[in-house]
Amino acid sequence: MKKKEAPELSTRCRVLIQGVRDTQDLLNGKWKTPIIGALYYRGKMRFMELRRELDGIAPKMLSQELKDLEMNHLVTRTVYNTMPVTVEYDLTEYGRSLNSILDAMGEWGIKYREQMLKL
Amino acid sequence: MKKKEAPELSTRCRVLIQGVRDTQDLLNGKWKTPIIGALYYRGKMRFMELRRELDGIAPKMLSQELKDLEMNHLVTRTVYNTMPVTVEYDLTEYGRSLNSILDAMGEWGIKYREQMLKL
DNA sequence: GTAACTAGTTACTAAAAAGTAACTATCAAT
DNA sequence: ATTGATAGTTACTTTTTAGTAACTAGTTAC
Repeated sequence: MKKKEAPELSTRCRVLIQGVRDTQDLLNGKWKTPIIGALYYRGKMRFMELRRELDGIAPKMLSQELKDLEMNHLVTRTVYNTMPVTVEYDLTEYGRSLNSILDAMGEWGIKYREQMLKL
Repeated sequence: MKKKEAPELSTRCRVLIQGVRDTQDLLNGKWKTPIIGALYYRGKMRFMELRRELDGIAPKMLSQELKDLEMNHLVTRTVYNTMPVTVEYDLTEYGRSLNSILDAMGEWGIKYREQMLKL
């Protein structure tokens, strides 16, 4: 008996799914999105400002996540030669270009939550 | 000396960031996006079809992730009273409505990867 | 009766992510 | 000299996530 096979996943689809994975990897972890969000909505911030903004984050985590974001070219770190030193973090062009995705995810999540509360 | 304070994050922004977190939570883990992708691009599939499609997934993980997606109303599970039993998984309306987000993430990820290779 | 297919489950292990607490170095003010 | 701020680091523990391997229960084919 012949089976009705589902069509194979096209290369295009595989590439798209890989793109999704890449994007997710950049944003993974508990703190990356809130960090990017804070920088997006409030503009460049210093380490301690971010710490205060992101309620409950340990300095270790903040430092680690910022390094990660910097390595992935989503955030820049600028040291100013003031006394005491000032370190400012800001989004790069890439980081800023995530906004449409984050907006879409945010809107979807809000709608989803509303729907779930209705059930 | 007065400090120039960054403006506070508006409630709207906080809600959006929460929405992003909600959406991320639904999609978190290594396998959720590939599962949704497979169901989106190939249509409803059986357990073993999914296993074969998602290279390397252990039955435990597949079962766990499908349960998770089902609990979150993104996927339906239908048992057909055939011999032997057939179990089909499909996306719900909600699951399908993720496609615009996944597309956006996919496209962004593809562009990002291209740019990174140029550096 | 034994091998194989379906759709899973169970117990255990390994690896990754996150959190805790204490600490460093530099400077400034009291 | 002590307190307090900035911007982190280090060692250690806990928690979460993922993977391995073996197993179950029902059915079919040989």
